[in-house]
Amino acid sequence: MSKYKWKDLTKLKSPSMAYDSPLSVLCHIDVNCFYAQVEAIRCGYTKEDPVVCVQWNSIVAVSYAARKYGISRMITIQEAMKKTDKLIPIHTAVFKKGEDFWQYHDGWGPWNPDKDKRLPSSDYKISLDPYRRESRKIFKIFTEYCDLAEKASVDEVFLDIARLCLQSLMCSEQLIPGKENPETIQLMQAKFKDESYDGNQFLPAVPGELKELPFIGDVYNPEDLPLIEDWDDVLFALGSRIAQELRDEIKQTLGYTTSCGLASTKNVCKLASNFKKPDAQTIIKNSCVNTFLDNGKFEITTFWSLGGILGKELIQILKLPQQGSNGYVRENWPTRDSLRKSLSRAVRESPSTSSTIIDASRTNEIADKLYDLVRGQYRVAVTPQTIVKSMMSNKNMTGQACSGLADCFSWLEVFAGELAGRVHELEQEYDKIIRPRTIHILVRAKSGDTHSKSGPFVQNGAKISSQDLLKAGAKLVAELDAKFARGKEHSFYPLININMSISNLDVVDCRKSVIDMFGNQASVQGRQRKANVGNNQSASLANEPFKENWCDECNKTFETSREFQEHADYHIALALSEKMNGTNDCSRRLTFGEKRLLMRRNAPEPPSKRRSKPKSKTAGSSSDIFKYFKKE
DNA sequence: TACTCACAG
DNA sequence: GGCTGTGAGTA
Repeated sequence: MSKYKWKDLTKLKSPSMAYDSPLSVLCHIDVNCFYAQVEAIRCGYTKEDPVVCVQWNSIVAVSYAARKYGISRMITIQEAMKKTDKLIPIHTAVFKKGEDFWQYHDGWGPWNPDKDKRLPSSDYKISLDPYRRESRKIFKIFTEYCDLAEKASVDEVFLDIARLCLQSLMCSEQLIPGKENPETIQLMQAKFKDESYDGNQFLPAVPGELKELPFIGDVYNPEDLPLIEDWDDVLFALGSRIAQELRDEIKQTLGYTTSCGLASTKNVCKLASNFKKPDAQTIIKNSCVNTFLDNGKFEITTFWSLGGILGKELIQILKLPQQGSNGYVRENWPTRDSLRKSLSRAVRESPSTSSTIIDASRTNEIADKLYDLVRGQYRVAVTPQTIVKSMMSNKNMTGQACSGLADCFSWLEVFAGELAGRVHELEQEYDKIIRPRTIHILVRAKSGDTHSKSGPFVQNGAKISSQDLLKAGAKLVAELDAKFARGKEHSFYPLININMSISNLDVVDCRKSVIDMFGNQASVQGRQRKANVGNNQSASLANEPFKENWCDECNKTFETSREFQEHADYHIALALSEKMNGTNDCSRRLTFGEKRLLMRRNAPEPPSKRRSKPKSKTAGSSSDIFKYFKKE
């Protein structure tokens, strides 16, 4: 007889409950050296080519071919190139300061003999968009195959493949090719189909024929236990085939090699996928999980979420050994309650100098988690992908890359372009409208002090635009500048960091009504405006509409955009001359109207066009204007 | 809203 | 070890 019950098996039918069954089958898939693979594939290299992905002077991802030369992350590109002249360094895509699109500059990087082609970090910002894009393609394949996929990071996914395994087991007429299913299986399949089982009944023993089922990949089995004893093993064997098929599909359609771990819990899956790389899969059967966790490579700090100071503190406070902590915890605290008591007492009695982060009110929760983790039994649900909750675009700087308000604006332009582009891509992916409600600007001053300012974000149209973000960001930056830079320039500029983020992302179904999208208040405003204007079909009524060729400063509309441009030039020239001639207070900043004019004259191309390399630069783009500021 | 901390690849 | 990010907590 099996040690599992019918309800353990049927629980697998439900995506929301399967993870909690003792028969659960999860897997974790990790794209090997992801950034390096993206660049290698993009540039047409094979896995034999020693490609590394470079960011400034650092190596952020190393292909396996390059690892053979002893190249790893942590070392600089200069050091790596000394190790082999075969190295193929590829820099990430970048935004240029003052531009709102990213592009690749293949061949450019710190190694380029031409000093103009070295991508100084003072003038550029890293773009991770290409990796997010590839990540979405990969994730799409997972979701097509599997009814429950959780995106764990840009290059990692958790899958609950229980339904796929269950379907193999309970719907297949030939579990072993060419052989009729044993009678036990036929009976089980009939019961399962009719739902004529009693959930509390134990399952039958696994019939001998099924113990021949092959595993695809590496079963962790140092003690040479029988591969298939109970139904969990059968499901893992079937799962290993499914995982291989999935990974083959990724390889064939997109070209990426992956590593995969199969196990009953997310934590063990993650350790397993990391166990053998690249292009491998490791299966941790339930009967081998303790041996796996004790194999000498893992400690409690290896578990996800325990990698930081919480893990260290647990070791200290529970007096765990530096090595073999998993087995130690298992053996010394054989019951949940004993570990709860020990941890709670240890926290209570610990001197106030140590243990700063274990909250006394959470000791039971943490103890239970640890108890389960060291047994490979910490069951956490696989949650379907949730939309991001915030997005940030960030730039760290050394030197003079941001030494005034004008520089801030140039970086804001980058941030606004990046964030608007990312929102658009997300909208396309989900076929939803995404409306950020809050915008946040944070700067780290020369002194090291951080200052931030945030506020509500309202956009002009139904879709977010980089101008809206730029406008809102510029306002916040100007306020920070006014508050912290004026009269204190010595501690403020040059900034060592500046970033823009958006949050409170409202997600709206595209098919929903204007009321759903903009709220009742806005909808009332919209109707009012509609009534005034007449037959206005636009849905972008929530806020002040974007008035074509309208000058805020003069409260005046111009006939043509050309006339408007000339008028805008007049304002900017005025502001510049005041600034450069010193006729005005040197610290005079552009008025908000002037800034707005500046922004408007740079209406970007549609996002689809902006991704490609622009052939010629529009005369009078903001970077051209801002270069005058730098001379002051 | 402003700011800090923890954690991860 | 620097860079890029996400999320939670606090006042």
